[in-house]
Amino acid sequence: MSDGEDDLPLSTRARVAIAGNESDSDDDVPLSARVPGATTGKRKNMSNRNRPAHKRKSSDTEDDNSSDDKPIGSLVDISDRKSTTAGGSAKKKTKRADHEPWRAKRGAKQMWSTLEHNGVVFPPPYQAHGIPLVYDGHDVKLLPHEEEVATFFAVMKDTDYAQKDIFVKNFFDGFKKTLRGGPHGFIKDFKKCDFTKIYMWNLQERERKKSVSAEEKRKVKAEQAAAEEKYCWATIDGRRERVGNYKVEPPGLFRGRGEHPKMGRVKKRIMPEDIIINIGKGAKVPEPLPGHKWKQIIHNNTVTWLCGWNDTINTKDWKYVQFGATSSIKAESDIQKYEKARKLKLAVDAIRRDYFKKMKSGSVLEQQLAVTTYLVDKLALRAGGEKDDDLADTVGVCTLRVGHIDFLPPSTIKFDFLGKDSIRYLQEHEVDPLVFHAMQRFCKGKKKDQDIFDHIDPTKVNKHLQTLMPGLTIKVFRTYNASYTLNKLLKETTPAGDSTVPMKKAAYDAANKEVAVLCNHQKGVSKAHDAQMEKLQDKKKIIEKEIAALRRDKKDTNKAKIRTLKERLSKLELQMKMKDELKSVSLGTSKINYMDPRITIAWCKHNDVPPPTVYTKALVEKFNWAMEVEPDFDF
DNA sequence: AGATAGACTTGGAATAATTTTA
DNA sequence: TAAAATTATTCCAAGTCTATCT
Repeated sequence: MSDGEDDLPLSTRARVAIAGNESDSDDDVPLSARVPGATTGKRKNMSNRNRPAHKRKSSDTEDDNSSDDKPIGSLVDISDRKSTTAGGSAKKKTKRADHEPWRAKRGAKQMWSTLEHNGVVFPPPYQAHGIPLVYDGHDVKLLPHEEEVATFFAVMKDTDYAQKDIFVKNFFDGFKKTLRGGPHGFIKDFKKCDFTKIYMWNLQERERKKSVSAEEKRKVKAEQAAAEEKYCWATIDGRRERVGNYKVEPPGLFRGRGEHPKMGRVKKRIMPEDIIINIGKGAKVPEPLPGHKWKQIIHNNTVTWLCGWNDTINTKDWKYVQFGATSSIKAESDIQKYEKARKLKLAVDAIRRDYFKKMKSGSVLEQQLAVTTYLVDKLALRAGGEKDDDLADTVGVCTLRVGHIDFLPPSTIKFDFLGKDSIRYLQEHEVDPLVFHAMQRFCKGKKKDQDIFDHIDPTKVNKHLQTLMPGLTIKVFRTYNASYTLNKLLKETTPAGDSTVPMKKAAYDAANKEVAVLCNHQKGVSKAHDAQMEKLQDKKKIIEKEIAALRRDKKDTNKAKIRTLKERLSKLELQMKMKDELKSVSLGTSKINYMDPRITIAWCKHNDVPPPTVYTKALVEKFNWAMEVEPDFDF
């Protein structure tokens, strides 16, 4: 940790448009692409994305919207669904007809003995507004379920999504499917569609909602809260605890991140027939919507979710209703997470010795294990699992390709790739010469689109890590790194005891920022940022002028005035500096997920800073389990 | 041995609420 | 006191990783 590499990187955020990649936007994966074993064998010798299509890993579920002729928004019939998946794809035979998670895994740990809850809240049914779509110059009044889809799109006119070809194409395919067979099937040309009337209606509607009196707003909100109250809670082993996402996701257009090939697809409305209820035996089963039935009722006490349904976009994914962040079940796993990271702190020296040894003398496989472990340790990179090609092309350490790095002799490596959520990782790091040369060897003779670490994957790295420390996986290094860094920085940089709470808070935020940069947690620069900075700049100039003026007529009485102005000036300058430095850094993610709250709370106690200074109300509740920590807690 | 279903954590954007500023 | 700026919360997408299947 002593290396000075942390201050090199100037991480820059950019949503990189991957030019020329829209070509493969067709969503029906040709059957011929599903060559059995296509991804086996030497699969990692070539990068996934740039591997010829027939060799790519690809989804083998009979996919989504495109193969489903039902009008969107219609009720999904489960018997039909089952048969589609089970019979539809010639080679997905077996009993596991549909992916249905009702069976407990064999040795799985029991998570509860009794579980009661009230199911989910459904979004309100669609209410037609009757505003027409203009097609080829003529008003077309759509049927409600058609209008619903048109409105999804119309209201997004101002977003970046609506400017993307893939998004528009996917939406329009879905829209046409909705219209197919109905009275408006003649709508086939996107260029002839004018959604402006619906768009304008929506603007008005927003205005109207805004102009409702505060009193009225409060009333409506309170009523809704009262109606939802019972869904917010579940009882597990007799404890009443908060539920997290008890609301069913409403239908809409899928908003994938980065260059997601499915962005703009219509997300269908989820009905009770889609939802599996997981609940204690003998507990009262919640009522589905009137006239509807749940897909299934199960009693699996080896998992902690309450309700679940298949995602309609990525059809093999599941959505779950889980307990909330303040629940004991989440607190317990949070504690385990940080305790594991603390164990890593004790084991890390041996791990470092091990990877340097393997880099020098091991087989290529061992060398790759060693180098990836080094990168995970020093740079806190993510694992990087193999991805289907119907997802955005993002990578982690195991999926890094030759084109993602540059060698800057003597021993600096420049990384430039898209990580989770298509956030760009652009950093230069000086690495150990052994690492530098090993990576040069791995890249030698390979093309830009080939994997650097062609002998390994996250499973293998994790297996290896577990030989060094029980339970150790790649992601633990991120937790460890983040918490370790916060712990260290707070010790070094917290101002002396007599300084003010805001000064201490500034030191905390600065440490938090270092952690965020380490983890590459970014946010989009606010659209108004530049204008805001200019405004502050103007303010600064005004103060400077005032000071200059006061100086010119040298009255004694001016001295005090100048002093206060100077104070204001330096405060403003600091504010400007922070604002600019943090414009693209997101502090929240590390606070919520990576930095052991006991470090923060101990620091608060030690420095007489009330926890709400650094934690929001929600975080104080989430980290309730850490509140009793000793003031001298050391990570 | 490799693929992947399943379940859980992590992540930025969007939206809502609150505070500050003009 | 309204608009602007800031901060908090909600939303749901996108990762990780294990157990199970083939």
